[in-house]
Amino acid sequence: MTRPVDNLLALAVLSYLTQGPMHPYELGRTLQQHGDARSIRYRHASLYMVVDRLAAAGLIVAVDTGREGARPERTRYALTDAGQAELTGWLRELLAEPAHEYPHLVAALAFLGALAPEEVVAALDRRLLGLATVRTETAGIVEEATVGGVHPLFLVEEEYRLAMLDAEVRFVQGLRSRIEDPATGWRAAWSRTAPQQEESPA
Amino acid sequence: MTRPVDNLLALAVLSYLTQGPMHPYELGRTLQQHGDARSIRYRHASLYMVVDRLAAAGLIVAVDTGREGARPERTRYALTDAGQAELTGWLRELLAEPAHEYPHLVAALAFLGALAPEEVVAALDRRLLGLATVRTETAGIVEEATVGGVHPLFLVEEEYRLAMLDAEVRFVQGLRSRIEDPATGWRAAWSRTAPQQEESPA
DNA sequence: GGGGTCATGTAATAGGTTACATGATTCT
DNA sequence: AGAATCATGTAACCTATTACATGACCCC
Repeated sequence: MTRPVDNLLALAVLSYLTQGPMHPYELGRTLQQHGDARSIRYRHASLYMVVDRLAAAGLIVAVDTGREGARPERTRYALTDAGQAELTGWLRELLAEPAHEYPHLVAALAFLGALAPEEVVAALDRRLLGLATVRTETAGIVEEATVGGVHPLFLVEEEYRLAMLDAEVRFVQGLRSRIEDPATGWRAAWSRTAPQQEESPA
Repeated sequence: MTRPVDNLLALAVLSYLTQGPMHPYELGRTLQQHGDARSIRYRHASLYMVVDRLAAAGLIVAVDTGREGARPERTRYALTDAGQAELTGWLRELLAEPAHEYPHLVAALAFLGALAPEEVVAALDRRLLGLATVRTETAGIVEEATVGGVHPLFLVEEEYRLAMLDAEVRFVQGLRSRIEDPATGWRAAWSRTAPQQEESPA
């Protein structure tokens, strides 16, 4: 990916600017209120960095330095044609090409053997509780927005999250039972791995 | 997470060192050969950085500077008790606590409206092809290892990936048909969003 | 009208990646 | 023996995050 600015915050900026010029702070507020900070890692200072880089790359331009009331100057930025093209091209790529990613859980699963099986089962049980909580919260967000008249088009990310959460729950349950079932020989495999040190649970 | 070294590469290092002291290059090779680079982002230089930080934090210690043959000196590191505790505690946390993550697809879904519906459908179709390819590759890795006598305990990460891939495929198919089905009113919602510019497909 | 909080931006630092460097091994 | 490649490490650079700074607004 040879994008001039590869931070996904830039995608949000480009997208918002299709609606007209904005200044950075406004972009940040929109991101929060719109709930997009759930989809894109947002740090206040990163936004200014990203905006600067987008401007340097010619994807956005400063249009005016509107001074409203006694507020300090705020530079407003507008989308350029190149910026518009970048936005649609980038979106198409993100949708069309599956990316290899590195979720935390995958790393943990790769090194399961360093924990005793009982510990793994206990941890997975805790995870199932946590997953249930997250699922409830996410479903609540969708529900509330839907009641408020938001069209599902603007909730697809949350629907995706729900689908992934459900799949993860099923996987974890399956893993849990495979570990506990003596017929699968998991315990035996475990005993052939490193000698287990026992630590007091966190 | 207030871990002294929060890069997941460190988890791999700690895990490998439970088997005995190693020098950095050996750690890197193990990571590659063992296939763990599929689970943890691995960059040659990052390994040295991580090893230094682990040593500074007292989680590992340099044990000797074995000079073998004419090779340059290689510092070997061993796990300390603190390192062992860090490993198990970290693993338990990773397993037990679902992390909020930011996959690329979620960001794209959040801004679907900036693309015309036909473009989205076309991109999703391409993704389905790509997902099928990745699935085949992953299943192949699992199959080959299993035939080679590897116990499923050491393939859990890949099984997890497969589960997530399948769930994503189902989600994408569902999304695709919801967009195309005129009864869902998605087209109408789309027309109320930004004016669509058309760009030549990437 | 002064203390607290929000709005808005900048600077300092830390984390990680690319690119470079150097000696050993192998191949012909 | 010279070229190419592998082994191993370092350094320079870039990105992103945390921490700091400054003015406006709000509330008794």
